[in-house]
Amino acid sequence: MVDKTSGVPAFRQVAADLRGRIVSGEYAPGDRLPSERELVEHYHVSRPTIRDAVNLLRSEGVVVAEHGKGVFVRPPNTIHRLARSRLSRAARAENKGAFLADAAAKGFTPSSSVKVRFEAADERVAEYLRIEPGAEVTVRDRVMRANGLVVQLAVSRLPRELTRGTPSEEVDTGSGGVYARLEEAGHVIGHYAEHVGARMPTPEETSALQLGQGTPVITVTRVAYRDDGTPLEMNDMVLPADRYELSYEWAAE
Amino acid sequence: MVDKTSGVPAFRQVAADLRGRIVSGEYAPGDRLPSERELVEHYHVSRPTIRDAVNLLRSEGVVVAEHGKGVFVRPPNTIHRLARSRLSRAARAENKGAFLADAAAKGFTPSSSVKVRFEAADERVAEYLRIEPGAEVTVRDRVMRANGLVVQLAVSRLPRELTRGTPSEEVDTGSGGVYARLEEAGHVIGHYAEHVGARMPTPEETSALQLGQGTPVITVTRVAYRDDGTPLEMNDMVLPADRYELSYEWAAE
DNA sequence: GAGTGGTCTAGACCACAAA
DNA sequence: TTGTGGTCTAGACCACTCC
Repeated sequence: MVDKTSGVPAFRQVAADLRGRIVSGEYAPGDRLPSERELVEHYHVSRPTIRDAVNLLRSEGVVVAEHGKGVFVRPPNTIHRLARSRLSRAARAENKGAFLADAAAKGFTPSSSVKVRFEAADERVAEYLRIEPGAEVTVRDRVMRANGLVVQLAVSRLPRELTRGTPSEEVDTGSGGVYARLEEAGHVIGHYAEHVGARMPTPEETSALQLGQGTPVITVTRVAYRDDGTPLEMNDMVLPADRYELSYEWAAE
Repeated sequence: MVDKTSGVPAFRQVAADLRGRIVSGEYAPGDRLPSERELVEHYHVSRPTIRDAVNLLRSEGVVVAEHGKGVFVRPPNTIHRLARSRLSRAARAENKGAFLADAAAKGFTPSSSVKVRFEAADERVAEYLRIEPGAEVTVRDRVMRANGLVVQLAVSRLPRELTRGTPSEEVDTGSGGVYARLEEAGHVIGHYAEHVGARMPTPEETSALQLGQGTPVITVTRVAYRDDGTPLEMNDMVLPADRYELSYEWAAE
């Protein structure tokens, strides 16, 4: 089953064979693969070599291992589609922040916990918010859950001047969230920008988001600007890539 | 150096220690880590355990291994920022497609190779283009390079009826690309949509894009719609996540 | 208790890079 | 030639799951 003369490492040959059986449907999503000991028998290689092969498939996100149970073909995830319309004033008027509005539309039971703190702006924050490095910013650290599962992390930062003495410094900002409070204070939001990237999660993110091996995170930095172009808020979001898709639309020209 | 009573696996403790030394700056970007044999000495664990630790850091994209040379702290990459303005008619008028316009603005020497073929629409394609599954589509398969390096893969699909007998079925579509040809044929583009996700690369993508271990890819499916709402083209793009950031902007409301 | 994956050892030999 | 990472073996014991 493994060609030792081909120059291709044995564990890669085993991984390629298993991958082929998965894409061909021989092992369907949710199916259990043969146990590592059975694969040792089948391919006539040692167990560490089998484990190298399985680990490769895990790092590709093709399979997931469950201790004491087996290795399973990763089932496709429910994809949350986030469209930019989630930021409309209409949604805010219905007493929902961006996340709650999205979840409610999908039949999820959303919840979120917030911590508020104050810190000095580092270089990156200063650049996005166009303030001096070291200036005080209000930081709202949020963990968002759907049906109890953590699905999103978000860190929102605003210049402290904009929030002092307002509900934006409280855990509960009230109906419509921070954006609604900003507009009440006369800071009318003119436009948004989102900067989207992806990377592998840190160990903290892996445990917080309960990510399987081989799952990247999507990073979104959203900046809200006042109608005169002044940055009001920046929001660093981290989303599990296997559960989210972002959609953007715009008119030609 | 490793606490065997803590319950935390040795290779994770080693990885955490090395990761800490990297974020603290003790090992700076580009620096070589001690060799695996040296780490064996230092941590008093076996070489496979050291390799497990290093492999964890590789899968996190923190370090890259170079055969025969050593393991190095991954240096930060040049980030290409793609803004939606890359699709403006103004750019097309200057004889540039989306990719070439972007690269030229950055001082890169861009090149791209294209293969054209025709195939039957699968379910996903049919849904995006709102055509019957099995209907014939023109497929333009592109590999884009900057300074010789592959930086982007793109597969563009259009209903065959829109391209029959036009330069869109040729390798060279002429000035302004496929979008310009569509508009000349009376298909004025009304709006665009982009659907953004991320995942781990397939082995083929890893070699084509020369991705290091622990580098995800960003996937973008762009759909161009005619002013009456009919889908004209869909474009599946695959970008190395360590070299790209996407930006979107829109007015509030 | 039996079966599963998770961790770890102490070697061996190979392929690649640089002096 | 020496040192590097890459592959592979043949075990061992542990932790978790399920019967």
